[in-house]
Amino acid sequence: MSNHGTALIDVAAAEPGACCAPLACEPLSTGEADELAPLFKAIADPVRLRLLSLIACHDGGEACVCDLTSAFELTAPTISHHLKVLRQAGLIDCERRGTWVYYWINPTVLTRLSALLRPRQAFGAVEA
Amino acid sequence: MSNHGTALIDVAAAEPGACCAPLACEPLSTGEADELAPLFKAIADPVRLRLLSLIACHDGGEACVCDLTSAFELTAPTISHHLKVLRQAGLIDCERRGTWVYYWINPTVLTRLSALLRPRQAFGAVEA
DNA sequence: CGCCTAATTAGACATTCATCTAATCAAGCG
DNA sequence: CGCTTGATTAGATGAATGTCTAATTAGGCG
Repeated sequence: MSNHGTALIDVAAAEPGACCAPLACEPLSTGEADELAPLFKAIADPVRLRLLSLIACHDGGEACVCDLTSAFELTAPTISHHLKVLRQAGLIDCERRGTWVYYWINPTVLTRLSALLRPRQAFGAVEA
Repeated sequence: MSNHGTALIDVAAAEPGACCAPLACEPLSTGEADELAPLFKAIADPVRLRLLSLIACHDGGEACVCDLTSAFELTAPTISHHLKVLRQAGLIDCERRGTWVYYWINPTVLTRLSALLRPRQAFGAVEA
């Protein structure tokens, strides 16, 4: 299950010290922007934001699709679609175990996006 | 100029201790997700990501529209449209000074988004 | 005033996207 | 095997979005 998807971007590996290259340090290249925009697009939806949060907060760090679906007033195919978007962006991964499919967060990508948005002055309290 | 726009969301003021409520701590409410998604949608575009970065990196922390427009192979109205999206999301603000209009970053909103995406384990090195 | 440049607004158009229903795939169980 | 439940895929549809051209607003200058 975790390998049937199209892993579009290997963003996590691209920037090992992602904390050192925020948006405000040097202008983003066209290539970087083209690579990052789809990741933000993947989380730029209220349903997907909640899915991400539900998965991240769930016991054991993973959640079953049936648990996720029941948290929304949307059909199962719609939830499945949103999970696919998140998975293709590399934000989550999944595995089938018997009847159920479980999803968990890939923290590396989230960390990279978080670091990108952090303003420069946030580094102020380094020696505190 | 900074007041002719529609200030849709006052996100910055909503969550003073935004650093303490990342996505992975407790499930996002529907309301929070509906409020946050438009902010991510605003930055989920390669042109707007580069605009944000160009503004943030520019000398003095602000940039003229003409400087920004010349960095893209897009028409002025298109750049103006993207700037408006960013401004309505509260990510940037602007002021007209004579002939030119200058834009700068509102770091509060970016900081909030950054904190939201930070995974829990990023807090590990607190006492270092 | 009249003209020029900077920037935004208005409106059109093609593309992308979120959602649904219907159909299909996967696994367990009688 | 046939049925049931969980999950995804396929395809359709209405709404949102990015881009452009044309028109408009705003300010400076001869």
